[in-house]
Amino acid sequence: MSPRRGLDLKVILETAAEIANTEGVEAITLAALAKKLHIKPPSLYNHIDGLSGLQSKLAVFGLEQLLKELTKASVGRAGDEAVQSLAEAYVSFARKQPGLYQLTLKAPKEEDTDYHAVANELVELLFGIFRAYHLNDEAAIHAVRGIRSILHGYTTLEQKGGFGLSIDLDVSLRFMIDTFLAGIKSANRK
Amino acid sequence: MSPRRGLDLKVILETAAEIANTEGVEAITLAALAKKLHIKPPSLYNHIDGLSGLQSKLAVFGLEQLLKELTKASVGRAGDEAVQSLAEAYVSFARKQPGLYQLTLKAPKEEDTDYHAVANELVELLFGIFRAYHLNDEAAIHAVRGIRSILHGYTTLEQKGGFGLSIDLDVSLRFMIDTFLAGIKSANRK
DNA sequence: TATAATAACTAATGTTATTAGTTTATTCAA
DNA sequence: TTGAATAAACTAATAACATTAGTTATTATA
Repeated sequence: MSPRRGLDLKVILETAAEIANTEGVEAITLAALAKKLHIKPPSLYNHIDGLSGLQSKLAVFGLEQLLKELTKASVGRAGDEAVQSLAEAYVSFARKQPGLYQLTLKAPKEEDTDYHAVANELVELLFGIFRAYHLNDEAAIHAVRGIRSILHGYTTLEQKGGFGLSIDLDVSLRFMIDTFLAGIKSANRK
Repeated sequence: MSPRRGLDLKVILETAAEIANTEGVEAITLAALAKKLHIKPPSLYNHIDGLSGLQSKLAVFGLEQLLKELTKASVGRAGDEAVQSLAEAYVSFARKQPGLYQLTLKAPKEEDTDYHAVANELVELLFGIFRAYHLNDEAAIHAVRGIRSILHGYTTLEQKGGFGLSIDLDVSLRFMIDTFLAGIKSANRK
């Protein structure tokens, strides 16, 4: 145990995520974070490497939580059902934690190995699910890229209010996943 | 003509877009912009309503350019060919103007009628293209939402380096559009 | 109990956005 | 041709913020 136990990194990240979720990503400042933690801004430098270091850590923190939710949603399921369940969990996470979700794509630097480790796990999860469709290696890569694009694109547009109000959003998501999977299966038959 | 002609708003927006494209969206500051324009930061307030006002104007500015490119790419084409051509133009725009593309989704406020006017035109363009698939009204909405999600999601992930390097990106985009359209057609036959 | 390590602190600096008030240039009417 | 009106530039000042340097306080362990 270290001398002079202070703040826990986890508490810092949770507090920052709370700010992001309630006030928006741009509201994350060291000043606001320090105030919430009842310390002075410079003290944060004992735990994080400035604002950009905090953002990097938040990206990993968020990605880990997302991965956990997606894993939970897909275990015990296969094929279309697994994909739909994962998609549902994906948007559910983004709705509950909009700020943290946005942070999961914030400035992933080349050298941030922590980030890429989790990101790879997420991609591997998707590959596993798509194994049920018996695609060749390259097709599987395209399929995984496709589903990631749909999920992220849909999520962002929903968050930004990019879709009109009238027609049910969940139905749209289900439709686009269904359609994409139908396309994969129809190509498979050729 | 106004007394004391100064800077043109178009020049301001072009200069800001250049900063965004070359140094990143977060590099857009009134200080940096003023320096590039050889004026002092407060003078910018004669033309724009602060930093957030600038961002709003840039969102419209970028969306207009994107719409123009997409329109150009889809005239004289129909069906799958029109969609693929539009998709190509979309990512091409985002690659040439990464910063400006990101700005097209920056903080679209409810009351920003300029923004929503252009955004609606873009959606109408897509509806027009999907008319060739003879979908009912609701299915058309889902389809347009789907293609928008794919395009934005793909673009963002490509920009952030979210896809690994090995497999060709353009092929992936073509694959996901193809697959989505195949899904639409297979559902149509039922 | 003393030392070393660590986390908090204060003080200071530089960057930025923004507001208020002033000066300057230019169009247009007298 | 001149002068008033207008609008765009300016200077000066303030507040919020990130960040660094250096100091103080606390606590595990030797």
